Amino acid sequence: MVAKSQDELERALQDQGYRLTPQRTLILEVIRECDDHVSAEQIYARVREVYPYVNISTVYRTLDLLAGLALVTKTDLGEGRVLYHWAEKGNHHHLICQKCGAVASLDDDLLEPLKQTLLLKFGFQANLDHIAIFGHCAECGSLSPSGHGPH
Amino acid sequence: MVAKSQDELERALQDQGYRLTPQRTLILEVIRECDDHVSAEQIYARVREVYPYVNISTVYRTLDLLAGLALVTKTDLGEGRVLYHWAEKGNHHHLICQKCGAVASLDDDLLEPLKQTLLLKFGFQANLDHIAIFGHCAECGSLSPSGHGPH
DNA sequence: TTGCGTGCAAACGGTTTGCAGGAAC
DNA sequence: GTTCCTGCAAACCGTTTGCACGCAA
Repeated sequence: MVAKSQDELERALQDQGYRLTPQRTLILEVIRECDDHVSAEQIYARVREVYPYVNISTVYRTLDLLAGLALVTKTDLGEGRVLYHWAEKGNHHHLICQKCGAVASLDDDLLEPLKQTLLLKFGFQANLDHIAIFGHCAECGSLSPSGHGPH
Repeated sequence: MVAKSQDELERALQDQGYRLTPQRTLILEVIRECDDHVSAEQIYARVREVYPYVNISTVYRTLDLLAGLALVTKTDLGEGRVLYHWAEKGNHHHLICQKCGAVASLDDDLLEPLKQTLLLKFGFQANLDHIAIFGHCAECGSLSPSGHGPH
């Protein structure tokens, strides 16, 4: 896919009947710059560095708008907040170590077999745009073979 | 695995130095009866039917305790609240339709290949006790092939 | 000039916490 | 008698909402 320029994106928004405001321009810009997944709060902070009069609710509303247009994807990693990610950067997945917190990336095609299985067996079209898999990484896994205990 | 009786469980708690209170007994009982995943709020409601003087924070504290002892598992399906499940009932997974909300169960061994792959390729011990996979079920998937639009 | 988008503030819902009193051991 | 556990109330945190104003079109 060809990465769109900021101008193109802004025009696209307008073409679909949405107004172009400085807030939207900024939020759009910030989230496109982020290589990683970011929370609404992080985007808010970044935007405010440039233009301090933006409100957090505007950030949420804009992110919802962009998600509706499939320009950003929302990911809930089950940590009590939602992360956002510029959709053009493509799908990727996470291996998250529950011990040391390390996050590794995981290629799309490793999930392909599972996706196929679900489709064949259940006719279920899995949306694996963003998946988080928790567990223990190589280092932490080898250290503690044991299981649970009182915390 | 052999299912433990209520008595055994209560003794086990005491053996580990935890006190046995009516609240804990009740919460333990309620969550064991639930075949499904339940929220703290649901457990709270059930407990209060029997003993109305229980507080929601006690429910949370007890659930945390039981989760620490690996007697219950916590599952975050990304719906803004955590679901609890009696651990002895075994692992199972969910196929959740993002359109109609239907939830289907998924057997453990369908995820086994993925688990193996992760272990071999990355040495990553995936904890797939409870996994939620979002997407479109057979019915909803066949109805709308199209994608996103402004909402 | 129209009405969409914004800032503000307040509300929300699930969850956590500090504290003092009470119950289990 | 100690210590853990509980109820209460308030705080928390991410997110949403109602409203009136202001700016993009």
